[in-house]
Amino acid sequence: MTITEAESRILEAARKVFMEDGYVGARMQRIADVAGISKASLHYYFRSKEKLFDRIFDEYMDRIVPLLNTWEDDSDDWETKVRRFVVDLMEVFKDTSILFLVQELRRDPKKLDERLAAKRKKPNRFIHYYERLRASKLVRDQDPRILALAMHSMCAYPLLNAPMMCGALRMAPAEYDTFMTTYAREAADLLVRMMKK
Amino acid sequence: MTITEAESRILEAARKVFMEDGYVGARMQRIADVAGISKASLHYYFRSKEKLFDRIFDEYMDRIVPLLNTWEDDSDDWETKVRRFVVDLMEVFKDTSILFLVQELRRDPKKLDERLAAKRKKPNRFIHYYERLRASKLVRDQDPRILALAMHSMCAYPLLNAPMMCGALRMAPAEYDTFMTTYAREAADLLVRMMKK
DNA sequence: ACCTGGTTTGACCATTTGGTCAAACCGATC
DNA sequence: GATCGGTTTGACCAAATGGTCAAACCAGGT
Repeated sequence: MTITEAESRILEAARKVFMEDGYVGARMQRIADVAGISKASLHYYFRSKEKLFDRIFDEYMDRIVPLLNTWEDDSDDWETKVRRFVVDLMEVFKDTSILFLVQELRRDPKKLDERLAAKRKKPNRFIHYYERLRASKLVRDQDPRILALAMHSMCAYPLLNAPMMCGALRMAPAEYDTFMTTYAREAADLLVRMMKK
Repeated sequence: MTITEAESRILEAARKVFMEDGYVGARMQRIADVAGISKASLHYYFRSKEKLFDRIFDEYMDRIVPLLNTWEDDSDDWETKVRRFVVDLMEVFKDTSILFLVQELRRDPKKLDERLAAKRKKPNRFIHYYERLRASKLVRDQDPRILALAMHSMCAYPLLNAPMMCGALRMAPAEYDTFMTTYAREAADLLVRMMKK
């Protein structure tokens, strides 16, 4: 079934409101207002707040999951892969804060389990990839789990906690925003340097 | 004025509930239940939810702010400072997730501004410290803002988004928890390596 | 025993919020 | 223009929630 114009307006509004206020803080009335329809209409299209939220949540996961497959194929060398991963992931986090996901995960930890059950059975792709590089003596000999944590942290946190870091670095929000582009490149450099022999 | 036994029981309960559910999700009734008193009594001691929350929020800030002064004195060499900062900061985040702070900051951005207004006027201590080291040619020649972001990210994020990273690394929560000790040490190593010439 | 001050609480209130429903609306088909 | 399916909405509801208050409680002092 296709998405009607009304539906897509609702989804756009829901995206905005849920991202801003989180699941608990979001109000159905405000979503309706932003979408320019009545609350009753909102419920006509999406039966409940939970259902509507799940739709947005899934959309978001669908943007992130493919990025985790960066480490599957054998195109490009590992340095290029790392740099692309960092830039792409930060691109997603830039217009859709991961805070949204962290919050929801705390509210209902099962949500992720269900959605990634299949994925969870296989080993972590990055770790597997790094182990292979390590066996071929192409990278530094160290625990890839640490690197994975460092990589994800450096991508997510500066955007997740932008208000605080922005203040800590004594920058104006706009300035911080443009600085993030430089940061993405430099962070990728640092990560590559961590892995290089 | 001293803190009565009832008051400290309330504060303990509030700490727990606010940390678990955030400001919006927390319920006064539940705080009362956890503290083992009636909701009316709760309001007798702390007039409003906001007031009670502010008390907890301030407590938390008071634990973090001193750590930011690590870079002030000239005791110890910079490597030791970095290692201590990482371990200490992660220690705080371990029993008191910073998610709490990030959420609140989004709800009311002014809260931090007021509280750190004095601090914000001076330059960032770490950046200042690194510039000095750089001038003395003791460390690598690079933008300290990038390093500051990397350092904070690597400390905060693995604990902030523990459920997800725990799953990503295919670890059980308990296992992840003990792994954090190793991580803290290794993360500090990586950061030192980033700064070393 | 009686008072007095702080403490505790059940009952209650106003407001907010997710959700429902019957009635109105509207374009297309006959 | 009557009918019909899908759409839209104002009015309404039940539950939850932060907060209030008068009455009860309970030590310590007289």
